[in-house]
Amino acid sequence: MQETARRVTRRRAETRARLLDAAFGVFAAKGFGRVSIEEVCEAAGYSRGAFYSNFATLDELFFALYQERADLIAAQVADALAEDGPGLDVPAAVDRVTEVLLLDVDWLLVKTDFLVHAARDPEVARVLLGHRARLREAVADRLFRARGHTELPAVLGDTAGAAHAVVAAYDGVTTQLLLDKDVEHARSWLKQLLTALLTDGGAPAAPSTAH
Amino acid sequence: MQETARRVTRRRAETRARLLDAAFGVFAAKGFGRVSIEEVCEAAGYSRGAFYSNFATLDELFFALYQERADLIAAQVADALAEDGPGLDVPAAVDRVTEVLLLDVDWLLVKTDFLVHAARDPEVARVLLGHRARLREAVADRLFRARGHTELPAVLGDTAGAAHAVVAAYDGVTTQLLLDKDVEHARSWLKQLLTALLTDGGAPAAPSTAH
DNA sequence: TGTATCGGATACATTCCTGTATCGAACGGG
DNA sequence: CCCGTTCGATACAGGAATGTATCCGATACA
Repeated sequence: MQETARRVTRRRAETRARLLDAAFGVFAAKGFGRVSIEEVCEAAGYSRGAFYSNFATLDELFFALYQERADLIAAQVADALAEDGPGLDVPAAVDRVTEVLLLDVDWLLVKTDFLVHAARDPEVARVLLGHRARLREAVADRLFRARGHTELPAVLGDTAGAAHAVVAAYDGVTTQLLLDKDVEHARSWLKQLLTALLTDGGAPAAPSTAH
Repeated sequence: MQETARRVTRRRAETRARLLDAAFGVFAAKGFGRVSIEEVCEAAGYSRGAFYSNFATLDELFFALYQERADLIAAQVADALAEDGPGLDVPAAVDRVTEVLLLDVDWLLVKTDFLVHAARDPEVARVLLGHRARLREAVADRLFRARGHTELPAVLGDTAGAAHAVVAAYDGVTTQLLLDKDVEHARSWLKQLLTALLTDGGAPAAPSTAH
């Protein structure tokens, strides 16, 4: 990629970061498809020269933006999963993970934009699938460590299957959240769903969530 | 809307339908955000004059397109739910519904485009939420009719809560399907998920779905 | 069949955005 | 402290898409 090793890197990194931050805001507000390069630059306080010096195309910026934030979230999730001792207490882990995953609606907006983007570009889709796979593995590991303490319903298969279900529940709740923008409701609903999926039926009934 | 009652309506309806059909194809292929009015017209075999004679903006067309197809799908789902007798056999209904919902990846692509569109326009979001609510109610009715034959896990609350869970599972599986484009896998996975959600744990384990 | 209206095509002006080329200023190394 | 390099701003040309205004052929109705 880089023919000659960069000499100056401080200012460059700064503007790159500013551009990415600004792009996040603009993408969240208007949607990737309706954003022009100029808008991003204006929001960041730069001219288009700065953009073209750092990225070749808006797709490239979007890709970098997604990767940056997704890695960040992944790390937070990993933390939330690792926080307590080696074994038990799946419900508490569920709570913490739910908190992290449904923190920022703007991020969910951008993430979904990226999903529809990836759905039409196999190259991008591969990366997104990779991210999701890593997330699933983290969850599966956690569930595996909790085996014996908490029994999983047999329908889901092994811990990998259960992790798959967790991610699907997350995605499903996200969809609803994008429409009603009710984060609190989404959180409690996700917890409820995960409880239903990960336990063998026994938990106490939660209040109806008619909406 | 219409100041004077339309006199000519045959040709008009025809071109309108052709435009909508063409738009569906183009949207599915390139994504709503990257499609121009011209492209739609070209695909439909019309000029832009025809477009502006039928729609004010591309958003309006998209809206009409979504509504048309969503109503169609809703009817199919209703059929699939009503197909057997008054009571029992939830698994069979699950199979039929799964078949209908995950029939056409192109539709899922367009539908997701519409989701991100609605997520930024409260007016549109309201309509989409309405569609989803109706779908949920149909499912809830069906589950209600099957009560006594099939016990639902208590964690989900009443049948409305269970219907909510069904839709969430559908959305979650859709997300994955958009990335890996594996319809068969998505179908079996959705069935598995719904089984896990709607039964009280007892069903036989399915093979692991590592992917 | 005649005719008034409608539907769609064409042409045009305009706006917006992109990409490149060039320039001046900031920066880091010597 | 000076100089070569790099970063970002500015200016420019080209292209693309939009919306409108106008025109002609098609259609429904008497």
